[in-house]
Amino acid sequence: MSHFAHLSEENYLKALFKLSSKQVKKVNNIALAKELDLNPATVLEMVRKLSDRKMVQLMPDKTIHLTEKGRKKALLTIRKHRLWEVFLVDKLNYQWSEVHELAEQLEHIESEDLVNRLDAFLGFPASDPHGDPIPDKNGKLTQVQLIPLKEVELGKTYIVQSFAETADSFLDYLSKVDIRPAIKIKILDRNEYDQSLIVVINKKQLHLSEKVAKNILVKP
Amino acid sequence: MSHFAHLSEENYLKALFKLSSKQVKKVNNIALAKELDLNPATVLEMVRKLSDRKMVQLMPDKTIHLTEKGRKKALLTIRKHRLWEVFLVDKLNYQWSEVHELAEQLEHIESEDLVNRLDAFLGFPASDPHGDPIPDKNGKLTQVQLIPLKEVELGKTYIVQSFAETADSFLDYLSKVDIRPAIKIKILDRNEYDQSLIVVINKKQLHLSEKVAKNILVKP
DNA sequence: GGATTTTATTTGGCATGCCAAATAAAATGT
DNA sequence: ACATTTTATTTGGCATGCCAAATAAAATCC
Ligand SMILES: [Mn+2]
Ligand SMILES: [Mn+2]
Ligand SMILES: [Mn+2]
Ligand SMILES: [Mn+2]
Repeated sequence: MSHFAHLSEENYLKALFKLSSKQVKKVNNIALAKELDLNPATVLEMVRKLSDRKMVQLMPDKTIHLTEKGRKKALLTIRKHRLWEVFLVDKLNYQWSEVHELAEQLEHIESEDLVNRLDAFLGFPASDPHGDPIPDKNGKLTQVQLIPLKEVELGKTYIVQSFAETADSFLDYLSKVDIRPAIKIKILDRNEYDQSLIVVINKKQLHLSEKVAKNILVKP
Repeated sequence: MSHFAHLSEENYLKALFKLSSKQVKKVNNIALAKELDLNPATVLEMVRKLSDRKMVQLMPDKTIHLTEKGRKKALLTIRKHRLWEVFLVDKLNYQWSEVHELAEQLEHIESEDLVNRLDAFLGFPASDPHGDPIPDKNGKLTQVQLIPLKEVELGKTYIVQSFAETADSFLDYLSKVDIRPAIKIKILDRNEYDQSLIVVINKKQLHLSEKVAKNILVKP
């Protein structure tokens, strides 16, 4: 028994919430297995347990949907994750690109009271160091309209909000060129041939490939 | 696999360190099982694993001793536990009697870097909210000489440092009569018949039974 | 020293999560 | 329609930690 029972449930629910938010493709067993980097047999077994626990619903077309209960738990886990990230950056002076893995552990600390106190201690932040919004204690998420940098208008200035990619190599790159949430970015020009962008950040001119521009999310 | 692998190892090592510090009785399988509130078969199995991992040594007389490696790991876990307790009390406004169970989870967060930063953030505290000393980052523990209140001299004043008992009912009692680490306590009289004490705390007179007095540890 | 109690150990099981390999079913392409 | 690929499912196993019950060994009592 001990502590951290049903720890992995929270990871499954988070992954399901993430996939359903994208809603690019149907969320099936394979998609979930890929997201979690686990064997499909493992995932199928666990999804059945989650179904028994009324956290997910298995649809006739084999897609996996979060129930209200599952959605709530996913959002409370995301809340914990993001608040701990704020703590690590604001109080322990971590870089915003370093905190994700640490928060993967801290998010499983069980006490809800603790995370509510943490929220107050941090001054009720609206978003985490990556620019992602923090659900409130009831699991309510206030979404802002995000635009991929790839699709912005020339000449305008935007505020970097978050990113659509979490690979370390991507985050390292962003860190190197000093792109981070809340920073201002002005769009100078677009190369129509390869869809790359010329932008200005901190008064320095920068060339961003289409692949990078696709994964940087901004708001006007 | 996932996170928190070998989580229980840290609990076993902490328990072994605690028992060996008391050194009232020999630390054998039964004693450890009692301390951890686990089945002796379970504990024997785990102790053998810890022996394989060179964390403990099984002596010919069946007592269980921490190796240097095991002692170090125990002390680093205790360090994490106590620093998180300081965090909970100093930053999240918990009562010192509420934090133990929460710290039981937080102590298993793996990053050593994190706990060192936490230490700095908290201002390198010397002891936790219960008055217990915090090991440094190398696992070095500075012990102060502790005297059970039962054994103090009449007429003198002492400083409460920590407690030799962790039962909730005991901590609740202390909380009610406002006995906590760092508070001053003056010894007025001792009843020779039942070994109870009359003391003064915060200018209020208080009667302490022998059982209570045995478990309150003070320094001059 | 023989009976009793305590401690140590073995055995078989269980729960949670994970995997690889085999098979079955469904979807897709031509 | 038929072959290929993708997805779903089954089966047998493994690792970590836990328990209850049975047995063996050691210590203690009288
Ligand atoms: Mn996680
Ligand atoms: Mn984040
Ligand atoms: Mn613990
Ligand atoms: Mn403590």
